[in-house]
Amino acid sequence: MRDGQVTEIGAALLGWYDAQARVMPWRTGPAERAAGVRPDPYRVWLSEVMLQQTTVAAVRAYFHRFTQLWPTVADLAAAEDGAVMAEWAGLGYYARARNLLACARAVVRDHGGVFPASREGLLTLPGIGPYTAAAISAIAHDAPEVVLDGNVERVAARLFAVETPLPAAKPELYRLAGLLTPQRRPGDHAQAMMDLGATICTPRSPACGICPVTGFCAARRAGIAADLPRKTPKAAKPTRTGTVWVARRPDGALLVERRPERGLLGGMLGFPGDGWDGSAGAAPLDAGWRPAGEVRHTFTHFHLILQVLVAETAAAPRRGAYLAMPDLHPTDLPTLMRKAHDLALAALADASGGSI
DNA sequence: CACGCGTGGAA
DNA sequence: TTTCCAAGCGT
Repeated sequence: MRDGQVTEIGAALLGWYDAQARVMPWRTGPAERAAGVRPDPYRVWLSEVMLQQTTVAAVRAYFHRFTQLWPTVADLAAAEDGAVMAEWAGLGYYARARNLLACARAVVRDHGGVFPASREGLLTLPGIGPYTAAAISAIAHDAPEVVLDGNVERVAARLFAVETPLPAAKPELYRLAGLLTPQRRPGDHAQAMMDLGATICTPRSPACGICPVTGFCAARRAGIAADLPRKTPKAAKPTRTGTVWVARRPDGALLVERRPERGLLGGMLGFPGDGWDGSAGAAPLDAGWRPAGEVRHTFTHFHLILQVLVAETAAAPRRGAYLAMPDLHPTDLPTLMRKAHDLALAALADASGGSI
């Protein structure tokens, strides 16, 4: 590839980016940028963490809610753990929420409430890795960092027809993404690369016909754009089985327990269970348990079939604690537990002869 | 470096 | 129904 070609690609990309309508609330528009306005690092950070392995569509409502509840990093740092975990419920990868709080508190405690501007400084914070550190520095401060996420990996693999499978190809893709990174408007360049990957240079059936850099794309020329990037095959998911117990007290309170900080659904509320998450457990109390049905759920690395047992009881529990509204909302639960909750309450309603 | 870690939408 | 996948990080 000629030297000048890199410049041409960059220009075509920025031209395309400037013509796009921006609907995401954490972005600045062309007018703001022209006025020299940079986006709020807190909002950039929050959006980037939420967007880790998560779609824009899923993030939008959560971002709005978080910024409404906690407008600044100091507000978030002062929040209670349980409140933040409850707001994150349903978004997945709950270690992100725990690290989010730890990061906010570190920014307040160690950095005077101001996010470090440099990639290196950001990298020291919990939940901020190579991608997020580079992205925040580039987007919030227009630093010429190499921003390499899944989108950029795909765009670079295709532009340069890299046939080495991921993740082995990552160092080479980082080098190529670095070649493309300009000194002028590097932040917009990074966002342009990611947006191109998200909207045009998509994993399946890329829209090469409307791509602003299609003329420079080696994979397109070779007719293999849709086949890149190649990936090493993943292991098949096993299926696990297990049980959860949902006890309801006469006053309507449900028996729940806070899960351990580490591991699956770490730090989230859940129903006492056995045999599905690697830990063994006995029924939380003795009662006339009866089956409510089964819940099916798929995690990153296994399928789960969960038997849900219910009981109406006033007995004191051996594990967990009773919680009632307003301290327990079904939406505070991770999705697996919300499914179990819905099934259990339907079964309890049937048994009590109630009709909707 | 390989693995553990959620969820919902698309094909 | 099943598989793949989305703006990764921590260990």
